[in-house]
Amino acid sequence: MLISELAKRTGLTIHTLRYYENYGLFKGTVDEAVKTNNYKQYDEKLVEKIQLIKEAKEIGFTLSEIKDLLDSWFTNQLSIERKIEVLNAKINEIDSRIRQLKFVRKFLVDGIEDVKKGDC
Amino acid sequence: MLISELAKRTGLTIHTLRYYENYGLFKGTVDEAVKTNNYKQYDEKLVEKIQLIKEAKEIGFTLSEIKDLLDSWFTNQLSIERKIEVLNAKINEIDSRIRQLKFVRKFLVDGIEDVKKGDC
DNA sequence: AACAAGTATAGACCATACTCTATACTTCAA
DNA sequence: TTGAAGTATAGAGTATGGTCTATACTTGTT
Repeated sequence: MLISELAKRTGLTIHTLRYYENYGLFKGTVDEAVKTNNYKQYDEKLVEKIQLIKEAKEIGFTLSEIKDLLDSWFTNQLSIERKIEVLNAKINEIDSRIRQLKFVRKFLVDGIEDVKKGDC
Repeated sequence: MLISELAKRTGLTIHTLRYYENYGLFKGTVDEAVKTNNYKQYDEKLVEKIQLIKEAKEIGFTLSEIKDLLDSWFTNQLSIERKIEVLNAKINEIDSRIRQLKFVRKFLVDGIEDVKKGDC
């Protein structure tokens, strides 16, 4: 598919997609058979990959972190040990974020109690 | 305490603290008795408040969201119902973030399995 | 008195992650 | 074939959240 289709499928703007592509989060392919243009083709599987990028962004990962993750996932540049290392590091980060979220959640729940009691 | 002490206690720089104060996250008080300067005094309780700001930031809340939260917490400008509404909205956001984190976590755990199996 | 260190304000500068504009070429439908 | 719409590249502009510099005044020590 071309970029406008990818934009429709992912809910991102063409601008944002191009920004991500330049950033190195993914790569379209130029069909060598077509000599008249250099329109890029994007793979069906990319839609899912971009959904993951969106999720990762929403939970607070930076583009740089996401790039590291995708690289350790989809490329063959890293050893198996190194890939597992990167993934485990992110899992630990996620666990610690979940703990922080629960901490603040408790704070908010207590806050509601205080408000109800008129303590604040 | 003065600002440098507050910086020490919170682990934030003086610059960042001033930025937050200007942003409206908290307010120091100028001692009216002292006429020679306008040094601001910061309350002991502020240390805890700033720890909360730091936690909230780390889990991905913007300064604007944090300001809204602190306002509904510490001011008397809002009705009890409205305060509870704001707090509940944030709790829902946190719950949804925890769900997202768990989703991405699962993805990473599966990713490790794939890497181990040599699937990618 | 003198000088380092602390405080305040204002404004410049920076990185991240977009977002938009300009320009130029290509495609496709009428 | 012509004009609207799509694509590509480059680069400018924007918002957020700092970070740093300049300037000026105050305090505390010697």
